[in-house]
Amino acid sequence: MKPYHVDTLKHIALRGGLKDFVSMSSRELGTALGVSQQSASQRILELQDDGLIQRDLGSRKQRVKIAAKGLEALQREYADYIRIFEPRDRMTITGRATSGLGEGAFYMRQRGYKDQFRKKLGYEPYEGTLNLKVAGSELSKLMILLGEKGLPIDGFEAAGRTFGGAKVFRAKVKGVECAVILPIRTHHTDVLEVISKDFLRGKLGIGEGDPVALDIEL
Amino acid sequence: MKPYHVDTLKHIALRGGLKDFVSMSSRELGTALGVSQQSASQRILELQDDGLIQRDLGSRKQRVKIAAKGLEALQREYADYIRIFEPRDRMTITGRATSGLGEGAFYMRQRGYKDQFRKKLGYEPYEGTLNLKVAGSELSKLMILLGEKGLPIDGFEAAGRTFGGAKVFRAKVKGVECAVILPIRTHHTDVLEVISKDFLRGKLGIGEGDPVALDIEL
DNA sequence: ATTACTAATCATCGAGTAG
DNA sequence: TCTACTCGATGATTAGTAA
Repeated sequence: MKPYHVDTLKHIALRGGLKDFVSMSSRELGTALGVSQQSASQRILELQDDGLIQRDLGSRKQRVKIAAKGLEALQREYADYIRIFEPRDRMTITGRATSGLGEGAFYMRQRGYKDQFRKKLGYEPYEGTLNLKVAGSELSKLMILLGEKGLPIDGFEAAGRTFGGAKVFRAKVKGVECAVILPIRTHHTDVLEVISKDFLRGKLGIGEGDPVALDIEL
Repeated sequence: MKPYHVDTLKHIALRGGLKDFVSMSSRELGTALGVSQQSASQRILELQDDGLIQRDLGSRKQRVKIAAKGLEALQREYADYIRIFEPRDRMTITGRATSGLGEGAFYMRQRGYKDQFRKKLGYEPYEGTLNLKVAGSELSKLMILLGEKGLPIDGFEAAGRTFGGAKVFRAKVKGVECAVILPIRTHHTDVLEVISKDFLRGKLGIGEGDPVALDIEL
């Protein structure tokens, strides 16, 4: 992604392009960005090609809307500024419990991970994860998490395949000690994986779709 | 200011460059920004020349710190993202009453302004302004105000000089109707000028240095 | 190991203009 | 009016290298 694309997205967002298609001529955008109509036109084309915006090119004015990928880029940027201007040592993220595909459990069974968890967290987690789907304004907070260091979990090789690195953050759900684990090579995700010594769903009586507030230590 | 300078400032801020000098080699910065050491070096020089950062170039690693002008640029950017992700129709800014130089009163006496105020606000303001000095985290909110449209006040010419355009926002102090006026050609400022039908300082018993909370309508 | 100069490369921009 | 092409000018980046 080109460096100035975030800036372009920002201006579209300021005009309401997050919620809906907004009418925005290349000249308008160019003026707002301090560039020519031609450059603005090209930027819009590039944003579209990169899947950052959707475009509705009518016969008159084009209309643009920020796509999911573009929203994510903006949230990332916003998260950086929150980290700069509102530094905190704890943060609460709320999500809804969602049943994973059992992938979490597979990873948690790997010795390469288990050993590191015992060393960094002081316990070997239950072989299964509580997945929390994060939505709406809570996503900005997730972006903050992505930008933080956390406790590093190294990647390794086993059984002929490679297991990527990750980072964990100590956290609490309803007073119970747990941790969030995030892959380093993070594709766009809106799901938090929570691990704990115990089987959280059972211990806390969390059902599918229940809202869960996670108090995370940064 | 070059477009990529904000991004460079952001990375310095993320490393703590807002509070103190932080050790930051051009290679480190380059890696963080995804550019070469040479480019990072040049960017730092440009930021310094533009007065956006201070630099302490020791014999080994240089140390950088974000200057007032750089902080302002970051706050402006942050304000944009707040407007995008936390839209509000009202906002409270707190400042401390400060005695202006009587400049406010001079401008308020101009017919060109008075007539417009009567038309847009419904009253002719008292010939004098309550100045509020804004500091700390409240400055980010001021930046939000700078980005908003407000009610436009046109510039004009009178007595052989030109009076610049401005924008006003309806507001309330302690329940009393008032308005904030901001020049369009805004130099870096941390002072809000509040106008009202009445002599606010007297009516509300506001003394020099008193904290005043302003509830602004966006 | 630094920072930063110069020169060559490459990306970006906008004027002109077509559709 | 609008979008968006080509292409020459401008500006940014990097490799090489000095200090």
